[in-house]
Amino acid sequence: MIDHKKVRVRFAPSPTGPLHMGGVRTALYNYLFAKKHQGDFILRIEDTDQQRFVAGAEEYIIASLKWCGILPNEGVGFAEGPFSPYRQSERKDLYKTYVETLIRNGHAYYAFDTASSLDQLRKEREQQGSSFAYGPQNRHQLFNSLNMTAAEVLQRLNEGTPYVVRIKVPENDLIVVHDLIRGEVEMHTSQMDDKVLFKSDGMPTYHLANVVDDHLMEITHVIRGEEWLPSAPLHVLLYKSFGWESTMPKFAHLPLLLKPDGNGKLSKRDGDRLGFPVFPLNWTDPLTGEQSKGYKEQGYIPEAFVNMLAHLGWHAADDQEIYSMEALIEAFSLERVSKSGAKFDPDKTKWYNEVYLRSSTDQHLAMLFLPIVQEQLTKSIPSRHLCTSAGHLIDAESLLAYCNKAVALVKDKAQFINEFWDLCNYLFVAPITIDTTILAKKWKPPYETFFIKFADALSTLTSMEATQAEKLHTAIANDLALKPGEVMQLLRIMVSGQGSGVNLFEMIALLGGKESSTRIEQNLKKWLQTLSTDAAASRQ
RNA sequence: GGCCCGUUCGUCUAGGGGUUAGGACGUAUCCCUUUCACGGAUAAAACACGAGUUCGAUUCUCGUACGGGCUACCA
Repeated sequence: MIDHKKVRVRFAPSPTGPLHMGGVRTALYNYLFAKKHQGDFILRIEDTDQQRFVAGAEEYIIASLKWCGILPNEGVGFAEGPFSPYRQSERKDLYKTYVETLIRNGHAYYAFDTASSLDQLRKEREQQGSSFAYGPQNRHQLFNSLNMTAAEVLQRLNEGTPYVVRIKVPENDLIVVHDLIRGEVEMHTSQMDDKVLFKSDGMPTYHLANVVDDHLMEITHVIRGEEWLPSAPLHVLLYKSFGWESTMPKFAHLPLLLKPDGNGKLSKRDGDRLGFPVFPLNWTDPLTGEQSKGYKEQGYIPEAFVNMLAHLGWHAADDQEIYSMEALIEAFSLERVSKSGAKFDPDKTKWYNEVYLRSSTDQHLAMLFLPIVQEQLTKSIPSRHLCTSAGHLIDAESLLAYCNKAVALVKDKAQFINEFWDLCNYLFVAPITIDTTILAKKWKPPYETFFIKFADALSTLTSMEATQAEKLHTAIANDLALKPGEVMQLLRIMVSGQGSGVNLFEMIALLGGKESSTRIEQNLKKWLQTLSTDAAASRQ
């Protein structure tokens, strides 16, 4: 059977908290599949549980998808398409009419059992070492419309007795779910129970709302997490009961994301414990005030995050690891999604970011680095060379140009933009302390002359290339019968305070002759003072 | 417990009846190098186990073990 229908898929989270990275991956696979087949990708908010609703969660989901570049064609927070509304709480009345149809056709029934009576039954069965399931075996002994006359049912309904609606699972049938990833999954109806479809608060359960909406919104493929596989037969049964079998969507159940160590599903706790984000964006719980870190704020590049996520459970036939969103769309197929759960690897995630960082343009990185620099500069004593003569910080435009050059020097040394400042703050602010441990180890008296001469030569240069600084360095060293290499690390300390860092001569060129020579003179003086006081101390 | 799904290096995975079982992350060593990196090279590292089918099984079948999920008027 060839399907000519336009592909339409959906991501349907419930706003019960921040969107987990596993959820982002589900959204991503839906998005990739839709784009691959020139289809539509829909965001539907499944807010049928009033108890678990969390303020801000919906906005968080939308913002997360936007940051990742996973953009729905229709849905809450995006374009309102022809199937509006996309928030289930706003579709409340709809579900009731559908559930009534089911009751009329004998596929569902009213149940008046109280939650506590069912709890009691569960407890009793548990103590006996078995379990309780509301279904074909016992539904004729329970408090529901199957065991009442129509008049009795009507009376209770009119009296306002709280009720739920349950599906009436057939007693002897085999339900087959055709899963695009797992093949045929069979379940006998004797293993299923009469799940609640409609709650006493007037809201549908996930099962009902999901099937009704997917049908109404003309969804062709349901791509969701593996935790839904056990209830997939129930959903198939619902499609059958509604008479929608011919247009039933195809199913694909994605493998779960697992903890990096140990066993089990990846959870927020693991991130806290092992020190990596589990959420795309920072999140503060509105009730507890508890904070969770996000990939964005930790300095991850969204493309790297998406690339990593795509490979947690999917892989193309080749050995390629780096895929842009366009390349992912091109290469993606549900058939190549793996069946087994994937343990999340924080190290590989960092590596992905490193790769994307290195391939980013200096311009782009400078834009991201600029606000960090501005914040740091206002915190610390302004660096002389980044001030105007009046003592104000240089303007943002010039600072951006400077960042551009700085970024070019550090980007190969970092995995994250957040590390840039620690790695090269001496390019912006003169060092307060210098590494005297290395100086003490390598210092020889003749070096003093070298530094004086070098600083002197630099002070006259307004602008220079790195090669110029290097030639100058070599020439002066040679004049003093020194090997250029032996003073290099010491020179680095005189300029940056540290024994390691960005390319030495590029650094000097960027700082400029005047700033470099000033730093050398001051730090040399500081060092010589340290030497003499140490000498005085040891003489006593 | 019951039901469902799964199992290739430590991790993500490619492969698939006959292969030196491939790649990536991580790890180790070496090269490059003023430092730290980048880069380059090399190495160690896997088919859960037991039967069956077969000339031959990591690949197919069954079982066992192990792992995961579900088992709410949560999604």
